[in-house]
Amino acid sequence: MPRAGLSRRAVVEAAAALADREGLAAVTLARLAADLGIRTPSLYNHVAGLDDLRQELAVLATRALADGIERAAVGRAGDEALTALALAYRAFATDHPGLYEAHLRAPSPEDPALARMATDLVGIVADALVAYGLRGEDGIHAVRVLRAALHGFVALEGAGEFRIALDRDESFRRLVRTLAGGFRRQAETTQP
Amino acid sequence: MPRAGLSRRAVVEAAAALADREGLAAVTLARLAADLGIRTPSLYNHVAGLDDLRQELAVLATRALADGIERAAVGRAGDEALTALALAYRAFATDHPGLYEAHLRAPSPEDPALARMATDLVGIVADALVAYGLRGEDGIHAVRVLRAALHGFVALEGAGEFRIALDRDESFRRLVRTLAGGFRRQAETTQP
DNA sequence: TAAAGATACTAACACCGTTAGTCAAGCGGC
DNA sequence: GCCGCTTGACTAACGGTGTTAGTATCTTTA
Repeated sequence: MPRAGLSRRAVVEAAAALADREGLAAVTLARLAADLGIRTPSLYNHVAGLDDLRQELAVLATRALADGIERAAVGRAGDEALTALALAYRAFATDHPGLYEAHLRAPSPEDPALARMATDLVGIVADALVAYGLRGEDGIHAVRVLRAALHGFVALEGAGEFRIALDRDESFRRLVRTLAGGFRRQAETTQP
Repeated sequence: MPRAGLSRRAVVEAAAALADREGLAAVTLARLAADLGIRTPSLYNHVAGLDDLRQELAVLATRALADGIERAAVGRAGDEALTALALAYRAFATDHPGLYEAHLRAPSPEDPALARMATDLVGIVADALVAYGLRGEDGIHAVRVLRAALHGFVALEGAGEFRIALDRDESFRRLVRTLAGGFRRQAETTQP
């Protein structure tokens, strides 16, 4: 029995690659073990089971998504920051469909490690909105609105729901434009 | 072996009830058969397998969602229609979480029966937007924007993503207000 | 070098969906 | 009213899944 030289990290990363390649549903312990060249029960030396793996995948995915949009938004402000963040969000979902799906499918959403990553994500989005004067509760509402719109778009797009032959990039631009206009107007009306 | 007096329709409706009660993931042939008081293989007399059942569930769900929002929007126009539609959309997702989840998880999204229901759904949403002057391609883009925002909100809400103790109803109202404002503005700028 | 720990293995179990083959209930035609 | 065909239930069996227990071997540590 030669050792495969695995680690918890290597297992999770192999699962992430498999998820992005063939979909999150393809991430089964049997398939993952086959990819790694070991038998299924050997995975239990690195991971406590399928749920543990999925949880770790959710953490990895949330961190990767947060990193992606942070890199895009840093150094920008206002509409420019919002647009860059939105494009990066959609790019992550397109480039990493398995990870993107995993980031909302944690078996234990209350897990502290995941909650911390989720808080970071919310913070990054919130930072991009302070230029609109949206802080405090207004900021949280706005983060929810923005996240909802972005997630909805990429989720429907990923599910193949935009079947009509009409440029989806243009639809996305209009979505962002609509949100930007709404945020600007709301900032004006609440703080005249 | 007494007959249970089942039918394809009864099986699908039992699956829908189970999905709403315990989540779509709980809808397994074994569990469904137990609920109906029969053995698992007997389900194959009514349904061609799990995929067939899921497909039928998606069709049922899409029809129910379309009916729900149509009932809410009929007889109204403008912001009133948009608001009623949005509230009905969210109410359906809240009252029927399993069905709502199923409506985007069809094994064969290209299936004609499902495609027809999906077209109906898009048409109902589009009708609610003509009052904003959004027709043709503008209308399709707007339908995508609206669906994305609504789906994203209820999906994140259903995934337990809005954890901060801040009124989600108010967040939803702001989402709808933002969209309404964006649609009104876009209608003005494209057709001065 | 010997002990200890980590890592892979085989064997076995329960659950899932699925297929094949069987058998009785219930309906229509004579 | 009887016969036969269709319908709808069943049992048995197979392959796939995740999981646990127990075992052997490699690698590191004392």
